[in-house]
Amino acid sequence: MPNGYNGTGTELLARKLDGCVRLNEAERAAILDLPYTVRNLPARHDIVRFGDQPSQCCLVLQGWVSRYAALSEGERQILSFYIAGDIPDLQSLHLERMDHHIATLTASTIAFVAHDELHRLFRRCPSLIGAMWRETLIDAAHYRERITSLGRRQALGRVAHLFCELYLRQRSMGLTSGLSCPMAPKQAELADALGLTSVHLNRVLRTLRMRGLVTLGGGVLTIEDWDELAAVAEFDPTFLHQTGLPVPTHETAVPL
Amino acid sequence: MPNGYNGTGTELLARKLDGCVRLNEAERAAILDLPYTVRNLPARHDIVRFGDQPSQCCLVLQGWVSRYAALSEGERQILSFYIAGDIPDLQSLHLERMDHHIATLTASTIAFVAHDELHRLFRRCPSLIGAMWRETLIDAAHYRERITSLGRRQALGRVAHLFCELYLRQRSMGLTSGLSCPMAPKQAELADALGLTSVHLNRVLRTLRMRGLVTLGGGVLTIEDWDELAAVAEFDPTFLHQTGLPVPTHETAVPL
DNA sequence: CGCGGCATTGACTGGTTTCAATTATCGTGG
DNA sequence: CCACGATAATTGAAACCAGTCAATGCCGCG
Repeated sequence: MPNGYNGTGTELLARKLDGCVRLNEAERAAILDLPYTVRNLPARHDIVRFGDQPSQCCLVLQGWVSRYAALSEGERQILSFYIAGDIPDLQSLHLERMDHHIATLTASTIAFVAHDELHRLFRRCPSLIGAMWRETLIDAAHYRERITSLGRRQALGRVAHLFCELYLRQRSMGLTSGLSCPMAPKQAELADALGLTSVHLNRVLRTLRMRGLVTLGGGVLTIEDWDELAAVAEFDPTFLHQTGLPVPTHETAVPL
Repeated sequence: MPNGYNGTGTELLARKLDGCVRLNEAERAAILDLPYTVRNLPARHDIVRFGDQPSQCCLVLQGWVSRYAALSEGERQILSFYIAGDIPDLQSLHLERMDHHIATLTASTIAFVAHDELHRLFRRCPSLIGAMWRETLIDAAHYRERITSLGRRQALGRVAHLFCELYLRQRSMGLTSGLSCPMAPKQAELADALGLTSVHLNRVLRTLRMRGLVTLGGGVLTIEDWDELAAVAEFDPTFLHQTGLPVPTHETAVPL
């Protein structure tokens, strides 16, 4: 299973943005020039907290990161998961105050880029604003799909849908291997993202396993039957706004 | 109850953007110069549909608009409500293909601005990009809060939370009157937004009424006890990213 | 007056939570 | 190599919140 990323942070960023908006040489160079700092953070470490007024954005180089809201009584709702190439708090560029938390799920490598540097980049290459803006819009598209899941699907469909999403997102970053991919979140964390209890999620996983749709264990998700899984999830990949890549089949899902 | 908006579309847009980013005269003039067309649309009319590739954005001048996802079997999930001053599909500026629908809830007046014109505006006044980008980020913040509601609050809290949100959003546009505000969505539509059935929503409304928190009827929501309502909702207005306005009390909630 | 849309209520069902207990799994140190 | 503790996964039984189905009431309107 591919894991980790060996290039520099700006290379990863350039690769990510290149995925949707074709970069020219000047843009690519400007991105590669961005100054940034890298930190290795342990698991379950808050990167940004509710109420903070960040002066930098973070880019996930390696590991899993979650965005979550904390409610009273220690409950939490995980709003989204982020993997290598994602920029969880781009929004802090224009929203002063954090209304939620961002934390590592696993030990992770995070690159930090100052807002000032990004604004400078935007002045040099105004066309990159659109690319970044687009990233935040895709984030919002993921939120919308989660709302639909929580509002109108029951547990089985919710879990199936999240698995489809996380598999395809990792696939587009070359992190999958056949129909398997890393799945770092524990059952309790998946439950917190899906609006379920870990007890019930566990039962749903058993159902999915017994029906021959997916197996989850040891931090690895394996999709046994994509078509059935997608059917249970009523999954339509449109909301991912990924360019090109076809939906996986046994032929297409082999390592890239 | 204030209802409707009498100025021009661009005036409303300028007023909206002025709320967060102070506009200078050039910016204001550029906005007021934007060419746009106005359409009066009947209730329950799709403005943009799943799969469309819009070449214009729409601005709500008057009425209620909803964003929704359609599932199989005629089910739908309403993702968000929009009122005067909101720009529901700003996202289409950078996401080619619609992954959901936008439709009027009530008879509405909608202004349409071509993407090209917005891009021209951005070239003239690059500082306005941030203001618009920010609008989409606030939209995303609303989504996040909805996810939290659907995932971790039960019906009573969900309903209370939505009422708090819609009241404050309308208040910031001067559409409230004391602790009352328009509430155009029918019970079935509120239920579709909250992941409930209309039957259960109806029971929740009765509970809220009997507890003396809110009354809903005739398209008007009246908040009887803000503090208690906010407590039931665990409402924290941070996510609205509104500037200035204090949370209402019996003193502050009088007509502006 | 009768019709259609919307709100309301009752009885019953069922998906999910809650509480509690048991069983893997894994890293660590003796 | 095994004992140990901590974390995570799994299972059972009972309670409950919300959904489903079905019927009634309300009200404006042609």
